[in-house]
Amino acid sequence: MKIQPVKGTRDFYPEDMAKRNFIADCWKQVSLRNGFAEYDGPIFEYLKMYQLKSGDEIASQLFAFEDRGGRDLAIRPEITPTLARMVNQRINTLPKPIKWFSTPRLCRAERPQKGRLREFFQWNIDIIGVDDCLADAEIIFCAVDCLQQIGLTSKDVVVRISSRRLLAALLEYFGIKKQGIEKVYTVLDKKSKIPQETFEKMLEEVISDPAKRQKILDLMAVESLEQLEDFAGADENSKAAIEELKQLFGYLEVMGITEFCRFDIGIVRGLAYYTGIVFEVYDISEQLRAIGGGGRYDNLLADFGGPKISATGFGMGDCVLGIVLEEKGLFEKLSQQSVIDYFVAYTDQSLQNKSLELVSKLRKSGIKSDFSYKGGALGKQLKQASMVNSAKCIILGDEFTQKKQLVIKDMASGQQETVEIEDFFGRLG
RNA sequence: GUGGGAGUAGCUCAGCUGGUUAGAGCACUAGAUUGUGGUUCUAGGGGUCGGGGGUUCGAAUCCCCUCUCUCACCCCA
Repeated sequence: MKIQPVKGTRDFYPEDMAKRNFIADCWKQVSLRNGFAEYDGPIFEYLKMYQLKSGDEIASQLFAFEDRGGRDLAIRPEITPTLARMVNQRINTLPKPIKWFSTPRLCRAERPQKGRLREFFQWNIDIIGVDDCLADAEIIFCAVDCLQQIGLTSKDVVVRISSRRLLAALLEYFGIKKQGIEKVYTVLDKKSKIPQETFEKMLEEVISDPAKRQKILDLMAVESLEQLEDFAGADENSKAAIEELKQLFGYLEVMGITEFCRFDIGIVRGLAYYTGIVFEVYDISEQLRAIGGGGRYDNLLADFGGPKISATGFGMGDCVLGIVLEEKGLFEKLSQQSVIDYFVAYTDQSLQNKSLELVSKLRKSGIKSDFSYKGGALGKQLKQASMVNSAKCIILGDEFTQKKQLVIKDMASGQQETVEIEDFFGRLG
């Protein structure tokens, strides 16, 4: 009976694990240097925690199950509810602002496609307790910091930024009814993916008034913050939202990352809990789904039974990012990296114990080293050393038997030197 | 949930107007090579041709069903 891997899951062979760790290490390193502290929660929670703020469609895409005690549970599809739960539990004792990050493994029972699997990793960073859009700027900075650290430039990726608050204010100002606004969001969110003609048709289905429709079409053509002012007129809410965006871009400029950032009124982000600044990271070709996204969600903690405290955050999965890194060849250096520092070869079977002793010493000193079980021809052992990507090879031969000398061969250059064994260990110390 | 594409060796694929024992490259193992690796040469292992049924003297090849993977739509927390 041949067992297949489950749909939408991945096996991480060593070469895949190296890539996964490359990404995970970057996430962690960048988070820490940006002042975020790591947290994690359980991989399953009560089902109702995820149903609370999600529609039926999203609830149907959960891996849900009943435990032996009859509890309805679900494997986590995101970690934000857990974050809200954890923060709420200690809200009175946690020093503000709270800057936390996590890199959870998540599961969603969606149909897999390019850049979307059923099990994946997602980097999350959140700042809780800061109203100022400086926090949003810092989140964006941290996201860009990560992209740069991993090897991507402003020629590869772009952060498209908008504001839910702005969109809500302008739509209301245009006279769009509150109850119809969600439907409009859904249409606007698709704009960049579909032809203009299709977009106009879809808009027609949600807004019957041609004048209002035209206003929205004009608004969606806006490419800079300056152009927005004309739309806002004297509306205070809209003007305030524009001011906030201007302030945000001011911060981004001071932080030195404007080359990565672009205002884009078309960024809406699903029907999620976003209330203010929203943004998404895209591969410049725009052939892929978003690499990551985030924004401000000021009601989340309150929705999960806590106080009304503002929050802003960002999430990035490993699937799309992995595709981008593969396309740009940024994983290539991983296969060239040495896994082993010293491979110890021996020219005579009688020296096997010596090589074992030497390897043990090296390992105790924290040096990655290995040797051949089989021994045999030196050529075989050198071949083995190459196969395991060893940086250097120590050869135990007549030099050792007669003069206690080690031959050290650099595998990249092929050059070798002969050193006294004491000098070798002295050099390591 | 809806629609397209594809399943032949570990991987990429050829073979498909039915016809001996199903092939190539890469990868793997061994040898050439018991003191010098990545190259080269030689040999070897590895397949219920996704599965089931049908047509036929004969099916990887034709027909039906089914499973799996993949891409897109829906959705995207």
